[in-house]
Amino acid sequence: MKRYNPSDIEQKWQDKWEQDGTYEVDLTDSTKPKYVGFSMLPGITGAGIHIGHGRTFQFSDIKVRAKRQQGFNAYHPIGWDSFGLPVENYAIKIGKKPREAHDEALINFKKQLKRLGYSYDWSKETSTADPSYYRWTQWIFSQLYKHNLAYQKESPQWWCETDQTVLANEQVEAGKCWRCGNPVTKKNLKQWFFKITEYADEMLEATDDLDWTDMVKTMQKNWIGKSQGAEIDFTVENRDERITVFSTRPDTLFGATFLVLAPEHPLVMSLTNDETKETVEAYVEQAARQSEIERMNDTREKTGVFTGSHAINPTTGEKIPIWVADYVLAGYGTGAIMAVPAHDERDGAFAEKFKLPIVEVIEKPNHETARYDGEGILINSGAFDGMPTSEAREEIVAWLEQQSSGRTKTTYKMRDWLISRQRYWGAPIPIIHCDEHGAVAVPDDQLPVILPEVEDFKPKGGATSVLASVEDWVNTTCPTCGKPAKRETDTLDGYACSSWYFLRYIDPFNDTEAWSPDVAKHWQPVDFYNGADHAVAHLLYSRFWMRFFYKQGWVPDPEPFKRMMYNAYIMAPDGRKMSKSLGNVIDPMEIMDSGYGADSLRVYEMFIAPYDMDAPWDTRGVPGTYRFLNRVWTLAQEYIEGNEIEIDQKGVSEILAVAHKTNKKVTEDIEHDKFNTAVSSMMEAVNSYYKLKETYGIGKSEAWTVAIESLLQILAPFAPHITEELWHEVGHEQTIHVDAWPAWDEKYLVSDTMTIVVQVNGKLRATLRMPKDATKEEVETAVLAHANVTLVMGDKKPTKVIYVPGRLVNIVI
RNA sequence: GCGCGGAUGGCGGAAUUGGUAGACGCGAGGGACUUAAAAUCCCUUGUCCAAAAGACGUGCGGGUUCGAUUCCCGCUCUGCGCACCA
Repeated sequence: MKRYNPSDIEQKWQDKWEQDGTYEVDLTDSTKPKYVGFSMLPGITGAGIHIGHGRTFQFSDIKVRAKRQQGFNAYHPIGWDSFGLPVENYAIKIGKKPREAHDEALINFKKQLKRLGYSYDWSKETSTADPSYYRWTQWIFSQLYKHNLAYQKESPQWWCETDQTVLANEQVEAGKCWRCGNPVTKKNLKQWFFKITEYADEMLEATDDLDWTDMVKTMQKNWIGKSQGAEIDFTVENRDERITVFSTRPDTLFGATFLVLAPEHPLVMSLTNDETKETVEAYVEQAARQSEIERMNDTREKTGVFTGSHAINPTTGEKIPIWVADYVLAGYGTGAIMAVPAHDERDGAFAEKFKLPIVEVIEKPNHETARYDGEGILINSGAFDGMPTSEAREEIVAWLEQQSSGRTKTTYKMRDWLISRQRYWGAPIPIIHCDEHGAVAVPDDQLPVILPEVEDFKPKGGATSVLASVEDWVNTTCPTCGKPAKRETDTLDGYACSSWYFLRYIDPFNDTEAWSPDVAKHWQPVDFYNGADHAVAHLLYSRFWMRFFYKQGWVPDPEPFKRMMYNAYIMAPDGRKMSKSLGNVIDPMEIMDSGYGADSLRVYEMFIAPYDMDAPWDTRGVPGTYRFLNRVWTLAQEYIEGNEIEIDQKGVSEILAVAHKTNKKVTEDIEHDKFNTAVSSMMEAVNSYYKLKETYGIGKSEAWTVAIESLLQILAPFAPHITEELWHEVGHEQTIHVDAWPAWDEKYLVSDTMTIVVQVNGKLRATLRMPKDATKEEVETAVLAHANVTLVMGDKKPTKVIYVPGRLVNIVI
């Protein structure tokens, strides 16, 4: 008998698949239903992938492989996230140019992915740093610009001193840069933005209907952060200015005893007088200097200064002081608040510290002693006294509207997406600045704006990228008037490049359009998408672009990903998250090359835990799945080499029952992303077959043919090499990986007996086999006669007998 | 602080969503084969008790129910996300 040796078969089949184009998809073929699935675009930032990434990529591989076998025109595309900060930083680290560093790293990535046997269509490989790709990224930028969804604005922005670039809100994590982990500060710069807030409400509402992992949906919703409230105008004493604040609690307006402006608020300096000017100036300056981390580490002790001016509370007509404090954020609402110290914890802390008046306007429930921010009945609120807060919210706003000093308002936490980067390695923003015509989009026929080669690409600091010093590139002419003009020197955020790649995947060679809307109509949306990261930024950005494309009629659906599975991490043996920076990664090559091969690793990756649970890596698990595959191998060999045999009716039905049950279970488990139990049920099936072959023998017979062939088919997505090998050995010419999936027939799953669980007072006392058609009376009689039952019951009479048909009898005494 | 998860043997994890807790795998122990080892095959393996019978067992404390890992109330620990968002 031939022995199972992965190295004899894996390379052989990989070569054969490549040669035959087994996984290549004809994108114009509509004779079969389509299925497209893939995992998030891998970023090329280091030596290669570790087993955690491998698991992520494999989820989509299994899904697509199963569909391909089930008769779909199934497409598993692959591409590279090649532009952006991570690649550039990696290049700096290893002392090479980004393109060179990237291309070298890519060699190993591809080697790993190919060795793992993923069913990618390599003929359609895509890279975001390829001019034939970023030409269209730039084109999309121009389209957004034309539709007023891209704009330039000067405002304080997150700045990473280490990476020498601005960052989008989504790329600042707890006050630190997402790449280098160093604290960020704010810098006032003129920057390019995408108006993602335009679709905030639409995206928020669409979120609930997505078939996505709930946690990600929640994170998206929180990030969009919708709150409904009102804008309220406060007049400033002895001045013409008005200060507008945003509040979700207009019902507490009578309790507003002071106003607070963010240090960055434009009116701050004009509200000062000779006495306060210096103090306020110093405070504002100090706030600007502080990084977000420092602000947060202040143990939240409130700081602030009085401006010297007063505003008028529109309800009470009272004079209330205007303060400046950094607990008010410039970027949210109007950058100014009305402080209601009695009913807001932060305002209360501030008022206590600076001895500002506190007026209660909501009656506290009896048990509340602390500051109360809940609902209740209004007090000290003039005509609104006695009104419940929910009603007062509307009534007070209505009253303000009458006075034209307020209006209802919805605010979002999400800010517009800042997309300029002062870095070299990215798609140049396709804009030309002309003295006469301002920012002019580079005409479509002049795209791509090629990123010029430079000797030293490293950031030089300041507010521009190194492109600013490439004079013959920067100096150009205005597309509108032909006069000398200068190119925009910022590059696009790498996240922009990866916000539409799924559309390029379905039309990768199109050189007249980014993609064909007709092709999109067939192939969009993506059926399956997964990843272990980017729960907010990438997904939000992609949804924003997609919504824009949808409004232009370029795609059939406003959502890019029908199904998004957010999978968990593999933890390193040291209990920490596996990561290159911690030096605890495990390279899949090591495991495969130590003799176990790709299939054993693949099966273990799926078997280790449910997809959404972090799983600690245990290297001893791979020999376990190797043993399983070895048992499959042996079983198949015994079948192939066995003689023709006769099996009696009982044996046939037992063998077929296992086969059909397992076919059903594995098919359903894959559909529901329960890959771990799919594997275990195949293990169970093999264990059963081992017992059955002891009893009935194994060899050529109809039942064994069904058992062996269907086992190979359902195992194929998990272990594509061994199953292909055996599939041919049992006599098939065609590959197992296309159009080969077993059906199941429920008639083989029903047994003619049932197992009745016998309980007395809810405690298990016995199990009983009964014919399937036994009546309630027959079952109960048999149960009451059972020795274990009579023993426990003694001479007591049952007060109640509960019968769950076909399942259980519980006797209550 | 707020939001969303999780907690089951020595370990990773199953359990038809209220009906036999611990499937499957790892580890451990025993046996077969072998001169021997590896590989392979078979058996045992939640805890207590010498064993049987039995009792106890799904983070903790209550509750609902004939019956709770599953539902409800109150906690503890832990992972993740957001973090002064008015």
